[in-house]
Amino acid sequence: MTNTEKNLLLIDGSSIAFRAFFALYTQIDRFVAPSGLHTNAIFAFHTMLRNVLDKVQPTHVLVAFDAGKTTFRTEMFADYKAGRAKTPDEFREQMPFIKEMLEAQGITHYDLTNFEADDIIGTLATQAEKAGFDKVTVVSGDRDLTQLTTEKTTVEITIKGVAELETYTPAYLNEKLGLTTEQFIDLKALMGDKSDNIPGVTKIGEKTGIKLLLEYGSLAGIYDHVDQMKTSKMKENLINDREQAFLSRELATIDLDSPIKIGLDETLYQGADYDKLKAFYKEMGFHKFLEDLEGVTEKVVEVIEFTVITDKPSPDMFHEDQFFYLEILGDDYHRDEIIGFAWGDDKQIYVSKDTSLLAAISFPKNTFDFKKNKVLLARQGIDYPLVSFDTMLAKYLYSTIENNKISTIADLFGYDLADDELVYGKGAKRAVPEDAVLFDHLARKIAALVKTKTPLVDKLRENDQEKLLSDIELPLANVLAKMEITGIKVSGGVLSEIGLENEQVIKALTAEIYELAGEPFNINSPKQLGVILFEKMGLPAIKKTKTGYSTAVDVLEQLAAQAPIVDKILKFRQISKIQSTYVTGLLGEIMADGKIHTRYVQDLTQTGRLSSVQPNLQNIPVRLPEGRKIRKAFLPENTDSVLLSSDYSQIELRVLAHISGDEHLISAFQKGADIHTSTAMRVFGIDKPEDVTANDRRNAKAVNFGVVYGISDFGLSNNLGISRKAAKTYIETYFERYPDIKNYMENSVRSARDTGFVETLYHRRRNLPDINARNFSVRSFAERTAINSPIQGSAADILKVAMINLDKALQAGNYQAKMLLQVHDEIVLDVPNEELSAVQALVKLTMEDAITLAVPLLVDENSGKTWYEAK
DNA sequence: TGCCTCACG
DNA sequence: ACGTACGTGAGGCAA
Repeated sequence: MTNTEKNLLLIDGSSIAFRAFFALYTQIDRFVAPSGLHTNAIFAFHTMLRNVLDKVQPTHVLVAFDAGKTTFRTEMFADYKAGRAKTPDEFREQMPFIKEMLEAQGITHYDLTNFEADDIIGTLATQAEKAGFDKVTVVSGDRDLTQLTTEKTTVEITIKGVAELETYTPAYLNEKLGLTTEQFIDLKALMGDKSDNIPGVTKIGEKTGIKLLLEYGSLAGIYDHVDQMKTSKMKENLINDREQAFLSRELATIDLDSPIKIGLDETLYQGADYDKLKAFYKEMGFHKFLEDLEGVTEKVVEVIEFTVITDKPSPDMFHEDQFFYLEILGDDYHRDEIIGFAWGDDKQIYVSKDTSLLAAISFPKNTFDFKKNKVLLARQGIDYPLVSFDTMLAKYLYSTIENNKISTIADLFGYDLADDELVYGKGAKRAVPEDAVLFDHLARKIAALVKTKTPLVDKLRENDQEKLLSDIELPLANVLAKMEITGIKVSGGVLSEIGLENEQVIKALTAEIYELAGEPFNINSPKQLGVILFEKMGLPAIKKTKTGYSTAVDVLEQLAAQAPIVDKILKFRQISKIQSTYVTGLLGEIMADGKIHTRYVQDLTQTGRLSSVQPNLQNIPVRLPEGRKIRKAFLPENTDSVLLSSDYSQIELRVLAHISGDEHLISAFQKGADIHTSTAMRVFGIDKPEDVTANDRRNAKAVNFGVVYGISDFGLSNNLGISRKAAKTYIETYFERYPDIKNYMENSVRSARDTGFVETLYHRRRNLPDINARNFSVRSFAERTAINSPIQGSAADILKVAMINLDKALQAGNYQAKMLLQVHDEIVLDVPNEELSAVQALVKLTMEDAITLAVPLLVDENSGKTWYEAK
């Protein structure tokens, strides 16, 4: 029979964490994780934990935490723990990570509403003794817990930080104070406790308290005899504070029978989860621990066995739980060729570079970057049906801070994988390596994907993001793949025509500018332009950049009245921009099929929006007529179809109305009011909409934008060209009239401070490591982000849901109409003429019903023979 | 490669 | 006092 001794270790997590924080407080700036999080308390807590685990060798462990500010003790005595200094932000931000560390260590932690960690510990210690445990060890930074010492229960109290412990047994307590554990509680009742704000009896401290207890046995004994005591100030105090003394006793007594919902068997210590622990150490920047750990655990990604397939693979080589991955050298999967592929699990990995074998693949359900793989396979004429897991998307949902390369993800979870740059080279030197190197790298990628899936899935589950992956990002990837493959027809002829006109204009403007400047120079060079305007011509330099004079639009616009050259330069800039980015740029992206196939980057933005690259089709000009003409080149596939553009009206403000619950904003949207006019009326105290001037509305619109962005007086004043003081007044009035918007903003920031992140309606997260930064501007930025991200992100989520639903609805209705583009709050479709009225209704309905909010969603639609006409 | 500028939501 | 509006991509310049 093996040793069956049961040995329980109970740790007072809240008190130890607090001690740990101050133990390394002087070195706080040395303990910073890569994310910016302070780690001094985490580090010291970890050290203490390792020491104690080593010393006690427990079979069961539990770390108890205080649940919150109010407990049953505050019900008894409102001032319990009152007057305590607010815990520093640098400390609070570490608490969730201490818990994460415990989870990685395989240690249960627990808290209970209305009770303190002491009570959980006392209750479990009592239960353990009754259940026949051989030994219980309690660790705390609070000497009050010594009242739990019994023959079987030892209490360890930290001294000097958290490195050394003082061991309390009944014998030691007796030796040290001459008291029993019962008497120790009475002592506290007499003395009180400054840190917990327990009053005790006036003027009685440790010495007098002990003397009295030794003489009368107990608190009750003292009061039984108080009348017989000879007259003294102390006697008077005892009598006066009698009630207070007994209340103090109750407050100081640990509850040994608190209603915990955790059993002793749940405290069983199973040892650390090395994968989690490695990922945790990495996240915290605990390099030394990481090295120690890697000494004892294998680096699985290092040792790879794989089979190179040269013949048609057989069906028994596939099953759903494997990962599949296709490799290209760059990012451009619309043009680059497949250089190899691999699939497998933790037992067997297959690799090949023979693309003719792809037709025989039966696809596993896991991959990395489904959209890319789907597009690459579509180019081979192969359909890749939707998978159930995509590591790239999962990682993006878990954290947007790092990039989502396989090597980065491997690294994040403690595995080592060579970066693509290292294997394939970069820039001009990038090339397909020799087979052995390529196959090895591909096999390692599969191994890394297999290894990191479980911890990633765990993270998503912890963060309540499983549905966000399975119901939004994954199906969206499928929809986006189809849109990218479809592409949009762009007329090179129309672009070239615009280009020729632009060249004439640019030529004429260039001549006029040289004439006015008195010399030729490169107008596109801000540096040369600065010299001409601010040195040669002596115009006032309003703004500076890091490298010299600013020549940005807002600066030039202020100078326009002073020199005719300025307007010419502005016009030159405008047309040059159109020419280089939109005429030349887009012409270079039209592929052999006469279409542009953009790539939607699904794993990049901090808020959950998509981005569009190569080319960017989300910033095609629309505001100014000269640029807007570019849209005449964007065409439907056939002459008998049109482009339909459907966009949400004010989706971000509607989301804000919903999230904040502000009754005024909600009712304005419910009434279908013009929202900026309505804001103007409320903020400027105007009774009738017709009395709102264009200027009032413009100002109100700027305020509404500001609110969504995380308003500041400076930003608003800049935007509106008014004084900071005036902007401040606007904001103050706005907050008075929309109090729930103010509450939303404050709550967002507060919650970000407590948890380190904010989230959207669909649990998309943005971590904000800078929210407690000491640097004002760094912290302010994080605060504005805390306000903006849930709004922008929820709006992005909603359009994603709409796109997924629309894709389904179009299929179900057997329509030929196809989604082509997404521009943040807009979807562009190619619709055959005969389907137009039905599809137009379907798109509107689908978008407006994507989610039910406290306000209606409204979609505006336009169609035409070009994108220009569909606006 | 970093900076400036400017296109979009 | 601090020094900002939120989120992107691309072209041209200057090192």
